[in-house]
Amino acid sequence: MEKQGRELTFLHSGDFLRQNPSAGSDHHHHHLINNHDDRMMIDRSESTIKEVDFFSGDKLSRDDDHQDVSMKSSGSPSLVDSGLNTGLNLLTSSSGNLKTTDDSKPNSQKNTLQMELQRLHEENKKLRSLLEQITKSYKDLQVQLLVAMQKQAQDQKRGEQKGEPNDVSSSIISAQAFMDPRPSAALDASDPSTSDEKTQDLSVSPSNTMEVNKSQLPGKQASIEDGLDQTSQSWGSPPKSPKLDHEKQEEQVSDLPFRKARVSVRARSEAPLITDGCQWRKYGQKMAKGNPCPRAYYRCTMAIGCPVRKQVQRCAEDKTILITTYEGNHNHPLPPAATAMANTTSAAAAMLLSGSSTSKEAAAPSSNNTFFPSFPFASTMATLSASAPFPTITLDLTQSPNSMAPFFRAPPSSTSFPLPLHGCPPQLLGHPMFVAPKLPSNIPSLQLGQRNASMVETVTAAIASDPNFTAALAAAISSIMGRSNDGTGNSNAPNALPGLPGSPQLPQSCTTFSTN
DNA sequence: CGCCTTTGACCCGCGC
DNA sequence: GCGCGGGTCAAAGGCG
Repeated sequence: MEKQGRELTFLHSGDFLRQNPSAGSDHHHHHLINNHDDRMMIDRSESTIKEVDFFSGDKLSRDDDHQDVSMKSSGSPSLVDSGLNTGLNLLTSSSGNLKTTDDSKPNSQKNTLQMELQRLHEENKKLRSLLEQITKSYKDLQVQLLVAMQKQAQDQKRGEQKGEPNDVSSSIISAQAFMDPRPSAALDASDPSTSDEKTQDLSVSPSNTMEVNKSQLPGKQASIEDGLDQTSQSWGSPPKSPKLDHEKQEEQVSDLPFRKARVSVRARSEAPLITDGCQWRKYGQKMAKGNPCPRAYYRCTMAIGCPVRKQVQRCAEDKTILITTYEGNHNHPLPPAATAMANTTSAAAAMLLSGSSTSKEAAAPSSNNTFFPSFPFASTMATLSASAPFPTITLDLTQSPNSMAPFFRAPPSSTSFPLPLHGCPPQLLGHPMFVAPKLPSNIPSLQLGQRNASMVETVTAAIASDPNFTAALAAAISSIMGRSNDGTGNSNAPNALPGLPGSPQLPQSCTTFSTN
């Protein structure tokens, strides 16, 4: 009971939770979100995840729980296309299922269910409006962040006025390069997948929150994805094609520090692969130095020319840990089963890229470049590394539930971590509306004299307040939990974190830094 | 027959 | 320049 409450508070508004104290069989039918809860519960009680299945399409057909039925009856694509994907949609759609079964039930129960349905509809409406507000807030904050960064760069220039290159300004330039729509557009224009991607971006899920951001904030929100696209496009180019000089020059322009972002996921799995809903073809295997386990290389085969690749390797220290690194961007729509994972990695990568301007510098002083020196809970789950050849964000899903619990449930107020997280009720993590409004108060920290400290703060603030990131973490975690909970009949939920505005359901724009 | 895995060779970047 | 390591290619073989 307590555990369930925990989970509920983590992912959802108190309102909704209070309205859904459901248990028993209805629980399975009604609440995708609660399914996540159950997974979390299970995972907290189990130290090892037997198998990791990131929203496998197979799982959809394999699982016998009712959620599956509801998903099929409602048509999971609708969930994806809705963009909002609050989970309530699922509830609503699955309610049709309930209705049919209700016929055999007493009228009172039927009425109760209908009332419940109505209430959920209303809740859905509320959440939609909330979502719009959140999206707007998120957009505004991004603008503010950029302005603050530019201002800091200017201040730094004034203060240093030497020929010495300005780390901050240069880093900001790199950030702007990412935020600018495709400096190497000429290059990309030759890539058919690029245009496809673009058109798909516009065609898929008009209600998608990221699309909303794009339309509302050209060059800001959209630019983050563009940055991602850019990273992936580099994958799309033939790796061994001879490079002309002008190509090299263009590449140098686009070859900014975070051209190839990666998302690595560590998860406990006995299975050789994490099922993430995509089709992969193994194209190589190598023995990596310092690891007795071979590293396998896969590429996505769901579409011709899809540049997404992933590396799978077992951890040398703990062979039960499977490390999957995703790289690239799908150039095709993803099945619902894969979107959650893609969202996860995309969100993490978006966060990585959007925070890239400061991450490098902030990470530099530390030897291992762990990116959350002042964020003990996040550091157990997500690590940014600037020391690797490519910027990599690692989602560590191997931590014991207890170690992760504080991150979600009870952030201590005693740390020096200056993030809104501390002022934010833990259950609201991942919900930008509760994080974003506090960000502006953190912005001035950018202008502090202690550059490194402020940079760390800035980046951590950006990360923590970035719904993409929180969505990524939550989605990844929930996916893991889901798999570990097969026996309970609540293992579905291909859409890992419904309802988070930063968790777009846009397959083609998902930077799939995969983790198999 | 098509798709996949396996596996040795090859390419490339980087450090010495 | 050389060696090393990471990453990729592509031929060969297996499987359904």
